Amino acid sequence: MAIKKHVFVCANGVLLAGWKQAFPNAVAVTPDQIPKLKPGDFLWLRLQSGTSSQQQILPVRLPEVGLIILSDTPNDREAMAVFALSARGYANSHAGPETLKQAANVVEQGGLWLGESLMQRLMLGLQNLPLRAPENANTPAPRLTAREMEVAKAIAAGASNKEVARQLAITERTVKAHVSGLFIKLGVQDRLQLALKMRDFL
Amino acid sequence: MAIKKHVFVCANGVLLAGWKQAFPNAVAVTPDQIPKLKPGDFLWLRLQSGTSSQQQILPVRLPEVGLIILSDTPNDREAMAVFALSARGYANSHAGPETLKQAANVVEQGGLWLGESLMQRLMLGLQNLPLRAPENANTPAPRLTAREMEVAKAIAAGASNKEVARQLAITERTVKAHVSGLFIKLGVQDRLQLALKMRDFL
DNA sequence: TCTGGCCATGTACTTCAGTACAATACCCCG
DNA sequence: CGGGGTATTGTACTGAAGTACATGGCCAGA
Repeated sequence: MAIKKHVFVCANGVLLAGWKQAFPNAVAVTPDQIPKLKPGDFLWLRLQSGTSSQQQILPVRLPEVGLIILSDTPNDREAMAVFALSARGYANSHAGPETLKQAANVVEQGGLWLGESLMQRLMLGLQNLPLRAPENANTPAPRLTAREMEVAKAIAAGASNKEVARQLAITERTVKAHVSGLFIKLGVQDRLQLALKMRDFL
Repeated sequence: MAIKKHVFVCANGVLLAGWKQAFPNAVAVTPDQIPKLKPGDFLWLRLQSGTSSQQQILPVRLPEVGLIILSDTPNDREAMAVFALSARGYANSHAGPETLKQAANVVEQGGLWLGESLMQRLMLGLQNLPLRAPENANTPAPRLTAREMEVAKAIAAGASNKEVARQLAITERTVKAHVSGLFIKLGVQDRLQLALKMRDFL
């Protein structure tokens, strides 16, 4: 197995001692110098106190790169946010080398590394997650056509065939055709299960 | 490091081939035979198709035991539920030995192992912000009777009248009666909207 | 005891969902 | 140009969902 590259991104581009201890070959860069990464590499992104605006992060979109967020001031809300942004791990910027290595291991093997606090919460059985679809992103597992997606969304919102028909300005019969197609593609038996599935996976 | 014990719990107490391949020293037991586990051991709990009733699981509360849920029919909602119940991992009952070992590794090192689908979703950057801020929320479920609640839950799970009837050992007619009552109490027009409403807060 | 709520069930009915078996039309691609 | 995929719609049918109108039992509180 090739040595994994560990790139730490922070405002000043300076490697913390703990990082170097954990990964002797680690490099630190500023946000504008992020090098090209290969699958299997790690990108550690440090969120510093001042640096808020989670929006402008989102540096890479390489699915095969392990993105781990380090926060100077970890908190649950930030954690949720970073995981929503495709991070695979979340930890304290000043976590010890052992913790960092552990986190890297977990991520490397396909796991998620949650920070202390979140893990705590999980263990306490808190958290429930109502999930909402992001207006855009139509990336359903089974490829639905644009029209099918419209119908599916309407049904997931609780619409009847008649309502969908009016909404899309087509006949009820056509709605039924699309609905039948959706059942097959999504492997469900009725519109209720369709709706539940769409809520789960959309 | 001592050898970890792997205990698989399923209805019939029989070890699947893949499980044994992954962990040659694994043992399988029925839910009433769960042995005492030591910190570092693993408890794999198989959720089978028929076995719904998430209530009666929750076998151990040892924080140091890695609880991984295996599902015959994995889905995101179930995944969420098991993580809320302190599970550390969630995978398909028939996942390959490599996957199982990977999951165990991840959990052992303090990570979380999400199923394929959830991981997929995460990678797609779906968000789920509402961290349950206000305790009550808005509609505290217009007092449903115990029976109505049972029916409502079943329908929220996608069951048909016939299925609910069988499940509660009553006639389909009675189910319809409860369903009609639910429609009025919850102000919805059909079972689909009922299900969606239940999902939003329950 | 009487009243009211909950639970259960029956018959009869209407409406909606979903399927079977079609046809027509558009568009893109080899 | 012909074939495959998508969109649209039709008729006819089956079965599930839901409503209307009623009955009877059980139980707690006035």
